[in-house]
Amino acid sequence: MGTVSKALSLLTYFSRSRTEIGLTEMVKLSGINKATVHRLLSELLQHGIIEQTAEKRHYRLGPALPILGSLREAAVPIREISKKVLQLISDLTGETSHLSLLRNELLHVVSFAYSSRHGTRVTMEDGTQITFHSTSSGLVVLSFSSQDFLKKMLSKPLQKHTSLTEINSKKIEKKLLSFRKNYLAESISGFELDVHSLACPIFDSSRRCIGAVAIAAPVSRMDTSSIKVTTSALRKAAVELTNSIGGVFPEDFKNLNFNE
Amino acid sequence: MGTVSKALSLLTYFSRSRTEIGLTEMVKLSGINKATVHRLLSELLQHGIIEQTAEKRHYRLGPALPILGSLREAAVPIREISKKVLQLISDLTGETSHLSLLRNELLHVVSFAYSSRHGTRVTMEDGTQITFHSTSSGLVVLSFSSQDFLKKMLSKPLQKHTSLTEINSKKIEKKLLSFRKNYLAESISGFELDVHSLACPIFDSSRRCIGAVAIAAPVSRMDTSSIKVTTSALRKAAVELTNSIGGVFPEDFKNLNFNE
DNA sequence: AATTTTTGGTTCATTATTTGAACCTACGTA
DNA sequence: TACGTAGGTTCAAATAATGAACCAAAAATT
Repeated sequence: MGTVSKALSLLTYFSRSRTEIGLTEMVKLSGINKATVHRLLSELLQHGIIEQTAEKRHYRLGPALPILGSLREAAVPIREISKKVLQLISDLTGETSHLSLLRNELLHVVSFAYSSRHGTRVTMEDGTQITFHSTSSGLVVLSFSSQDFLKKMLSKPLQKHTSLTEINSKKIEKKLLSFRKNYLAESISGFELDVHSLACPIFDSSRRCIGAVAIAAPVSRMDTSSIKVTTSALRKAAVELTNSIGGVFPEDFKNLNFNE
Repeated sequence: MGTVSKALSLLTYFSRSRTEIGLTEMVKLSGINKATVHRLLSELLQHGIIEQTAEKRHYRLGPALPILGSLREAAVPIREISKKVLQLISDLTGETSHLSLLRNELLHVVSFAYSSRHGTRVTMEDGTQITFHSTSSGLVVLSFSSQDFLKKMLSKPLQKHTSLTEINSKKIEKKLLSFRKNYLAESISGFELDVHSLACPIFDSSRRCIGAVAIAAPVSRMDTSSIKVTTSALRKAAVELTNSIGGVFPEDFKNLNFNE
């Protein structure tokens, strides 16, 4: 691993639940020597990629990131484009939709939309991390991943978020086969007891699955007819979103007939 | 310069007007050897900091940046916080306000707010780069910068954006003295003929000036009385914003009396 | 259609930077 | 006061970065 990669890998330890990391903590997390970590952090610091808190001298993500992020958005307005598509399917289905993309072996919510049809809704936040085994987005991405990646993700300890979270990797793998065949994954109460979600895959320019569009609804509202509406909306949105980010949907998709 | 810094420095060549950069072009821009640039870009590529276009294999800012940017925002919600403060002073003054921060020796708009009082307004965009010599924000930052930085910025060729842009560095330096004394810079028609702007400095935790809050209005609306209102609103906002980003306003500011 | 130029990308011996065990200093705690 | 832990530093040894020359392929030019 090159020095640059090592430095950038340090950024992956920051998350919504861990916004500040001390030097020693970072050493433990990364397994890299303290002097090295310190030097890498110093370089990132110089460029505003991270910054240091005044009190405890802990590190956190820096001011350059929102600026670079908005420059990226200006160059490739995925968020903007996807917001439109997402709003459409949220309006159509009456439920919360979201787009999530892979980054560094983790899925992140990139964009989302709400519907105002119902008084209750599944809430969402930009940048949130998504687990692979307990959400429809995660599952559909896994179903299109390499065996290596799949094994890696399923061999980690799988957290039981609810009483209904499936954590048996054999059983999960079995489900993935049909998810892949249908270009659609489902998760009922896997992450939160009251949430039922459906997801379709998103592909990049080399036909690799790099994310998912999903719709999440309260369990009680996901009946047979809304599942039908949701599924067809998601399939269309997935193709549209894949195209809009310069990706290519697999050839065979067009020839499939999903009248299950 | 360390390898990490070298890699990160490549990111500075991307801007709103140059969203894609080829390998050879990047070599020219950075003055670094081609093999090195290629390796650095490859490492950034791996982490999604940049990505490559399918057609021309050019490089552009990557999908990790908006994700990291929103994580940063979640950890230190400058944009969110500043939007409130900015909206307040925009409502009060009836004009467009914005917050800009230094990154890599460049000023960028981080957040802004409009007022709906008038039919015309100065328009703004997140991430826009701001020049030092022709805007009030740039000038106020210069007035609080080190001599080194000042010389460096003023020795570059200064673009004459309008017929009234001051490009005589001696004259600019003279003005900076009073700007610093007053914690307030002014620019009339320096960047656009019809824009009059005022700016106050923002400081970080080590009392270094890292940006500015500014109000920009059509020249015709900036009369003596609105300048008074604007100035006092900006001074308050600057202290508030400085505090909200964990910065410290210089001690002497409190003791000053600005009844000019 | 043939040729030249320019592009993105690679190779590998030389060179310079990164690395890490041990060390330092400051602060909080028992 | 003694102890543990924090962030940060040192410097010889180890390793990774570097760059001139080189490819292959796509544009541009003839």
